[in-house]
Amino acid sequence: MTRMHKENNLSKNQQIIFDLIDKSPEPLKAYTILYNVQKKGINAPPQVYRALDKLVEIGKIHKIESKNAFVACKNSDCEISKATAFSICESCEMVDEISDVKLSKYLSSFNHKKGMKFKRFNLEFFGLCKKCK
Amino acid sequence: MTRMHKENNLSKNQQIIFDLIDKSPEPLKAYTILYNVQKKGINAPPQVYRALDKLVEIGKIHKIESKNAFVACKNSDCEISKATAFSICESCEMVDEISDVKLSKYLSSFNHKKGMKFKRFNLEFFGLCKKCK
DNA sequence: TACATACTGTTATATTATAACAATTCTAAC
DNA sequence: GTTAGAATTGTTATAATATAACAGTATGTA
Repeated sequence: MTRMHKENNLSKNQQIIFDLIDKSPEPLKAYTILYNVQKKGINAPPQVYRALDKLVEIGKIHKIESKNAFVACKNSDCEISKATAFSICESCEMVDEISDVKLSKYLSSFNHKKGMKFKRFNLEFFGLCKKCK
Repeated sequence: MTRMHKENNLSKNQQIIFDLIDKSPEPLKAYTILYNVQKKGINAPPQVYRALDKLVEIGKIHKIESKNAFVACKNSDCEISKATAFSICESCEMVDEISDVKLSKYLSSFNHKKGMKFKRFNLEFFGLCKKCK
């Protein structure tokens, strides 16, 4: 009768995968995650993708769309997971979550001329980080 | 001695694929494109991806990262392909390129605290379009 | 206890994208 | 016009990313 590991409200697989992403200094791809958790009994892609989907849904992690990779949320477990912004170094691949209240407010209140009301946005900036330029 | 079709500076395959994307009311995926151009002699994925890469590079099309799909640029063949913004309907999947000078200027002049100078950004807004809400 | 919901494990397969190599066409310079 | 380099093409194979489908287990609430 194994117990689910529900510290933080996460299930066992979710916790294992979140911990891995949270410790990583860089975004992790799904199959990199898979290779790294096989020793913990997570054997197949659907197990990884299901945990990732859930973690994204509850704002513990974000997907970097341009890289198909995942990072842990750095904004107090992301109340603002509906308003994400990242800076991405094109040389070393480093990704940093941007938490800038003015930027976030500016974009959250942006309304499209064509009558669309936005619920969510994702912004990705690209350039060279301090080290690489 | 077939000639390349160089109206607009595009090669034959690039022109065929651009025309298809440009006529489409919605973003097209690479393999949808492939199926639609097989009758024109483009048979294999690399042919499609190479043309797509080039068209993205020269700003004739943009990739919608969250959908792995491509749309034609609507901003005068995109002088601003380094500063893209889209509105995406989560219901009907419609994608619209946003050309808002103020938004573009605001984001282009945004500088990250951590000393990174940005060259390019991509912004994706999600919500419900006028029809779907 | 018993039911609904969420999570897990598993196999197979779908979808998206690139590597590698040989051949052709284009462009610009001579 | 020849020639050389760059860009484009055609082709086969395969890598990388993601989901369908189904059976079983755990959890939480009535």
